[in-house]
Amino acid sequence: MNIGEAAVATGVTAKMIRHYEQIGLIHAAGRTGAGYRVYGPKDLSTLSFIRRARDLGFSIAQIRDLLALWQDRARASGDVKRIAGEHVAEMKEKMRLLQEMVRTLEHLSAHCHGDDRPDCPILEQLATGKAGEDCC
Amino acid sequence: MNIGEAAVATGVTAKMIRHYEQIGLIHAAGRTGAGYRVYGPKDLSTLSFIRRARDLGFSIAQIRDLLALWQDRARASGDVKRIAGEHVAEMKEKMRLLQEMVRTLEHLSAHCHGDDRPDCPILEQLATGKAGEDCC
DNA sequence: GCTTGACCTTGACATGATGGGAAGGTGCAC
DNA sequence: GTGCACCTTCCCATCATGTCAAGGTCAAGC
Repeated sequence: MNIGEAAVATGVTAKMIRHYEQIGLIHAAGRTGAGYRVYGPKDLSTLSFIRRARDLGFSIAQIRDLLALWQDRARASGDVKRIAGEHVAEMKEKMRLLQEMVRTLEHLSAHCHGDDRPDCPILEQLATGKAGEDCC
Repeated sequence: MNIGEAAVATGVTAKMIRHYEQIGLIHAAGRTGAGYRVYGPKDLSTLSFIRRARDLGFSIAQIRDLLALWQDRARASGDVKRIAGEHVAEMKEKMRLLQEMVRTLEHLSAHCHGDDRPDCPILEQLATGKAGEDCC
């Protein structure tokens, strides 16, 4: 199987497959006489695993660990759960920060006329760091 | 005022001030005879404006637009509100995606023993794309 | 005057995950 | 034997920020 076919089959672009090989996330693929990379069922499984992990937001470093655990028959599921838990905590923290920014910005927007006039509490906040005087 | 003092005063690192100058986000600062950058009150206001906008998660491109509007006395507040609204929408979309990943992962984690045994629905999902058979 | 240390200058390189493109070789169908 | 789709490697770009290095400048103390 060529890299293009593997890409279609797994949903990982050919570009990224080469990249993952280069950074050592996956083993170097076999080659044809002409130098084309060749992929078998096992390789496709690994690539699909990586794509699903990426879809769940895991970083490359985390995926590296997950792959190692996956291929370790003597693994402890607690290790997997810990990695997942850390990742969930990171994502929740990101959500919290986003939520905070959204809340501030929506509050400012609510007090902005949003018409042709130049007065704007959003710019005022950015310029002075203070909310408008007539604000709740 | 030197770049270091300006950095402390505005909360923007000296490195980033130089960077913002290089990409044209701020005007090139004045220089002393020895080539040191010099900052006045107006420059500090601009840098503080940028820092607050960054704190609210605006991208450099958006800040560029906000700065232009800020310095435009004939601006329409609707333009500012539109930029803010787009940014809020982007952040909400990011939150939605994060929430989805968190939900999936928490669901899988809930069914993982997390002990010394190797069985793990998290790895199983990553490997096969399917949830366990005994799953709700 | 000379040293020292804190600060400034520019420049290059790194992050993380991915995309884009150029220049050239390969495989296959017509 | 030609054309096209695919493959190869290599380089550059993103985005905002950090780190490091080599060298210039300033002010204070001796």
